[in-house]
Amino acid sequence: MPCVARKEDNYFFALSKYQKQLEEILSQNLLFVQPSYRLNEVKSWIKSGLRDFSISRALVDWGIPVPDDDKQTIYVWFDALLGYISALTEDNEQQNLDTAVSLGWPASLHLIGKDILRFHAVYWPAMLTSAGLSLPKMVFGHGFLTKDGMKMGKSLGNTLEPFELVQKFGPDAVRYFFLREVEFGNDGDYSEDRFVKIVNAHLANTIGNLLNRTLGLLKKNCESTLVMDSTMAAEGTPLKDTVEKLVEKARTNYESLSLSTACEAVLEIGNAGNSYMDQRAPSMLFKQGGVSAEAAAKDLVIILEVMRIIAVALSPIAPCLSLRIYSVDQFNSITWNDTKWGGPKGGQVMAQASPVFARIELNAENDVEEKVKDSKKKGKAKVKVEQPQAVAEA
RNA sequence: GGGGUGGUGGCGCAGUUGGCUAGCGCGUAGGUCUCAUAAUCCUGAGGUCGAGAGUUCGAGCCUCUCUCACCCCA
Repeated sequence: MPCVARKEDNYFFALSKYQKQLEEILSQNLLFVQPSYRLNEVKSWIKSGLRDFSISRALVDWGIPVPDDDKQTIYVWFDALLGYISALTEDNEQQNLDTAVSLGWPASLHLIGKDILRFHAVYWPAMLTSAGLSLPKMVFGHGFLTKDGMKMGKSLGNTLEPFELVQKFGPDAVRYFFLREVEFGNDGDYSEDRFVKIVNAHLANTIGNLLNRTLGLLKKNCESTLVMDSTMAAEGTPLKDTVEKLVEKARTNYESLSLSTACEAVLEIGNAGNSYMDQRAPSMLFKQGGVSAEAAAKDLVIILEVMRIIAVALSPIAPCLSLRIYSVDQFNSITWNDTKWGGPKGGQVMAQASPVFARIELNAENDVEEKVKDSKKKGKAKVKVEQPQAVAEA
C-alpha cells in the first residue's frame, strides 16, 4: 500500500524539558543502562538534543482515547510504557495510579531488546519524572540472535523456534547453551552443530560423566555408602581450595551478570574433579585393597562433594539437571550457601549410577527424543527446592 | 546521510588504566587410563589481532581514513 503524507494536530510530550534531568540520572546511576556499552548510545541521543515527541494520533478509530478529547487516541509507545504501571492492577481492583504504584512500582529491571532502548532509557524515565514517579532500577538491553550466522526472518524461513528447541533438547541444554555461549547482553549465534557439541562436551561428558563414574565406583566398592563426612575427607586435599576459589569466581560473575563466565567457572570445577579422579585413580586403589582402598573410598566422598557443589553452582543455569544430580545425591534443598564444603555425611547411601544428562546423538533422532523424555521424567524430582537465594538476589 | 556497538587461530568468544612468549571453549592431531555416557586425562598444531596510515621507547587496547556486520535515527 502506498504511503500517504498526512498533516494533523497532536498532543506532545515535552521531552526537551527533561534533558538535564536525564543527564543527571545517567551520571548519578551508572548502572541504569546495562550492559554498560549501551549507555554510550543513550548519552549520545541526549547530548544531540531531545525533541518533544507526539503522543497522540488523530483520525484513528481504534486505540485508547485521550482523556477529554475523543478525537485523539494515545500513541502506542506512550501507552505501552504506561502499561508497566497500569498492568499492576487486577480487574477487580481500583483502577487508578496510586493503587497501581502501590502494587509494585518501581520495577527492579526492564529486560528489553536493544532495538527499543530509546523508549526505555530516554522517553520512559522522562515520562516518569514528569509524573513525579520513581524510575525503574535498571534497563538492560539484550542483543539479538542469528542462526547459522544469518539473521532470522519469516521470508528466509530460518527462524529458530524456542519451544521446539526445548522440546527437542530439554530446557537445561537450551538454557546452558545460550547462557554459556552468548555473553549475556551481546548478540549471539545458534547452530545446531555447535549446540550439540557444546552441550555434550560440557553437560554430558564433563559434569554428567563425572557423577556417573564416581557413583559406579561407589556402588562396586562401598555398597553406595559414603565412608566418612566430606569435611573430614577433604583434610589435606588441595582440591577443596581449588573448588572454593572457583565457586567464588562463579558467584562474583553471577552477580555482575557475566553468566557465561559463571558457567565457565562451574565447568572448571568439573574439570578439576575429573582430573582428580584420573590422578588418584581410585579404581586402581580399590584393587590394591587395604589402606589404598580406604584412600580410594575417601576420594569418592571428595568427588561426590564436588559434584554436589557443582549442582548448586549450576542451578541458576540448568535447574533440572541440578535437581537430578541432587536427587541422585539425596539432598533436598538448594541455596547458594550450599556451595560450602561439608554437605555429605558418612554413612549416607547414594543413588545408583545412571547418566543424569544423556548425550545428544543427532544421527538417531528418535533415540534422542526418547532420551530427552527420559531425562525429563527424571527431572521431575521428588523433592521441592527453594530458589537459590544468592542468585535470586543477584 | 547521522549516531552507537562490533570485526582477535577452522567455528564461537575473553582480552582491566597501552608493556612479560595474545588467552578460553568447541573442533582438530598424537598419546593415555579403563571406574564412566565411543566418556576422562596429558601433549601438540593452528592467530600478530578487518585494511591502511599515525602517535609512542612500546598498541589488539589511543588518533585518523576506509571497509564489513548489527541496532537506532533521518
